[in-house]
Amino acid sequence: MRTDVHTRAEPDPSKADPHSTLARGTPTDSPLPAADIFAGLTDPQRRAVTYTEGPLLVLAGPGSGKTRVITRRIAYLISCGIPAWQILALTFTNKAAAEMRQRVGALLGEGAIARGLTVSTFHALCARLLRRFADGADIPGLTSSFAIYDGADQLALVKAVLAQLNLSTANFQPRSVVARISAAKNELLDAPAFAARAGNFYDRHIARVFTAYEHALRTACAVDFDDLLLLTARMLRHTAAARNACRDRWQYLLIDEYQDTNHAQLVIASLLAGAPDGSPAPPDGPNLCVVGDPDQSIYGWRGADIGNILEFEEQYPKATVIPLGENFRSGAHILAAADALIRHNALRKHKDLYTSRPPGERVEVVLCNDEHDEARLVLDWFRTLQEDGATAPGAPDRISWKDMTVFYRTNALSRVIEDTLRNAGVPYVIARGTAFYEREEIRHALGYLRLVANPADDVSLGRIVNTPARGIGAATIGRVETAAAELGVPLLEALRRTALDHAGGPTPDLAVRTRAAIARFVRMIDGWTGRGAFMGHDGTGSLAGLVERVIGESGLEAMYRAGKTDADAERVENLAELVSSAREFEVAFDPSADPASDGAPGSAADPATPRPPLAALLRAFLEHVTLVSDADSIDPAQGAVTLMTLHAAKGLEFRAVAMVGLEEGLLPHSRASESPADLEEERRLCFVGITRAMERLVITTARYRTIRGLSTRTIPSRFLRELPPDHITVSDQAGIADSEDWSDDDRAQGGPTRSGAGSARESGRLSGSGLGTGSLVRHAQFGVGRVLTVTRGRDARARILFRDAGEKTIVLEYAKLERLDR
DNA sequence: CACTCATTCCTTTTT
DNA sequence: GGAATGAGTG
Repeated sequence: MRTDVHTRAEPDPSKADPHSTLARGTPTDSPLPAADIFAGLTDPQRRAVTYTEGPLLVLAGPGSGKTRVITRRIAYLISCGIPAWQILALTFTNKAAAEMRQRVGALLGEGAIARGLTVSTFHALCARLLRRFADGADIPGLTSSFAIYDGADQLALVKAVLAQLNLSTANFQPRSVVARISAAKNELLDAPAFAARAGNFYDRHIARVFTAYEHALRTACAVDFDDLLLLTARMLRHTAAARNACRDRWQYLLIDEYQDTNHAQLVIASLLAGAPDGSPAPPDGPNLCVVGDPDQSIYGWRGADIGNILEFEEQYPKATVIPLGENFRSGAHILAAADALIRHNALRKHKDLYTSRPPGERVEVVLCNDEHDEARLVLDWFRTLQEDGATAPGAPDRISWKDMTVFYRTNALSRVIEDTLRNAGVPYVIARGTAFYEREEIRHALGYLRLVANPADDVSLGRIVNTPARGIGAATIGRVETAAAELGVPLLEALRRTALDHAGGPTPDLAVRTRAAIARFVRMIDGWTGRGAFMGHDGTGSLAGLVERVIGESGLEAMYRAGKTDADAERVENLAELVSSAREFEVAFDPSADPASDGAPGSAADPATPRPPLAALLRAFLEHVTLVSDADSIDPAQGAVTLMTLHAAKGLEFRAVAMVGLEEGLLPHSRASESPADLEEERRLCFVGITRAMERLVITTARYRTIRGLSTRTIPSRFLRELPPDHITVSDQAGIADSEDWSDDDRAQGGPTRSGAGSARESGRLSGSGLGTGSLVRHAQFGVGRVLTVTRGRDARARILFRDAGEKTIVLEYAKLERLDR
């Protein structure tokens, strides 16, 4: 045991005895005996739980009991007498945070939560800290009522900025501009810093956009996702009050999925831990425990730096490293397949994966003809598991729907699987937590609410000002926008001046009728906000009531009610659903659980905490809906098969897993197979998928796949060839082995032997499917025609003489050409 | 100004 | 195959 010379609390295993801790807390929240905390732990797990002082890196392989270690560790700290409010655990998804909170609660009783344990996502924590300290942090344009812009808002704003700067979206694709800005912010480069480094022509223009984009954000009193991290890092660095408050409170830091942290997150973690600049870290290093697995780093494209975890020992020379390699999740065949695959990564520190579990079933690799066959195969496989069981005859052990899952690389692949499951009556859910809040009607309703919460929010105003149509069209808004920019005021303010001033104020050339429409709009918004005096009364109304009022009085609900289609009826229901979700939020909202509230022992969980004003409640609700993620919606209690992307699968486990679409261009994805590093990340993604499976795993590849409406010949993924023959079985559903080129080594399992001759040549002309001069084709619009000439390469075109429509040039990639002479 | 239909363009993963 | 923009009409 180390001796602790600092002023922090000293955990001591001897205090794990409940009798000695009784004096510290009330009898009801007395920690459980140490014996329970350690129950069933292996030696390395136990070491990770009890090594509480100083930096610790836990290298947790898949299925190694990581979550268990983290939750027991928190419980152990508390049982040692560390006040719960001094502990901060950071995760990447709300789901992970909720699960952790719940499991600690189950270990300790709910008292621990009430006493202020902080379990949060990075982004949510940053949002809370910024709100708490923004007003004193001297960030220009930022007050604590800021809005958070999500990806869609970000894109909309960049488009507006591009238009304003007269830059063509052909040369500056909004998406890639967003990506550049985002990448810069993840490296903690703000617009001036980026501009200073912009060397070439293109980057100098990006810098202009970046600058204007930042200006627009601050004018709207808004931050984007990346700002949450960047501004927090900057605030912790430069604002002593914020930094000290955090350091005083959180003595024990725990970070999950550390391999997925980016530079900004690394800096935030370091500043919270007390390492760099200023206040001294303890000589042996801070009480910072990071947990992760470099082999499961899959967010490099989002700025995650795998170096953060690989270099942890360099950053903290006194760090202790505890590897957890034993796998308690997967059958031995499955684990062996995963291990063999990941060994193909060269840029990697090897870690032994081992299990004492029985071999279980082999991994099944199935070659299908197309995506429909693939979906049917998965369906049949699921049905068999559900009816007959997973294991060999004699040990019937049915697998229920909720224990099955389908993983795919891109969301587009889910459609065919969905259709097939739906038609077969198999219950399924898609892990799309954000889908609800991305629906048009919900975004509109939230647009109104966001404007109410933050009258400077020009992006939200632009979204809703003429929805439903109220006679304030694009031309009008364009003029008011110009006026607003000249006056340097938010759009809503410019509209108000236009409406109030009978001479037309800033926009004298607007029609009287238009001005009246604007006046009605401004009055409506003011009716909800009470012009500063929130809600027009004492500011303590109900959130659900406000939401209801807004969707009613705005005419949004009436607009959809007037529609006759089923889709319109659904939208009305969704609006009602939004009201209930606001009500649920309102009921569950606990201001004392806010990590930015004072963590001091006295104030935490004070039952006398007054009900928060409606404005604060509204902002918290909007923050909540903005920061939900796809993975958050995964609810195993649903009794349904779960469909999700491989990225959403991280951290989960299922008894039966189907991974589809193992094809070149898809996994590894074509956009990610350029550099070796990208390719290795794709392999890790595949590794993550495989290691989610406990008992059964099927991996499929389709010979033909419809991409953008065009049936395309595919090449099986190189990852399939990297799986060890001894641990897989290959079957050829489609009877297509003869023309196969997917493997040229002999498979042990009677996988069809095949000659590779000819296939490579064929796959070389992918885009034309062998189309040549003289081929007879049918086009969706032009009808039947004969090919005159074909060009090759990317965006290959064909000159075609159509029987009815005459001669046309067709881009093969996009046209839906049907081959008639085969 | 609002709505409908046609054309164009694009496609990874997400806090 | 689908989203997003654009042209044309009421």
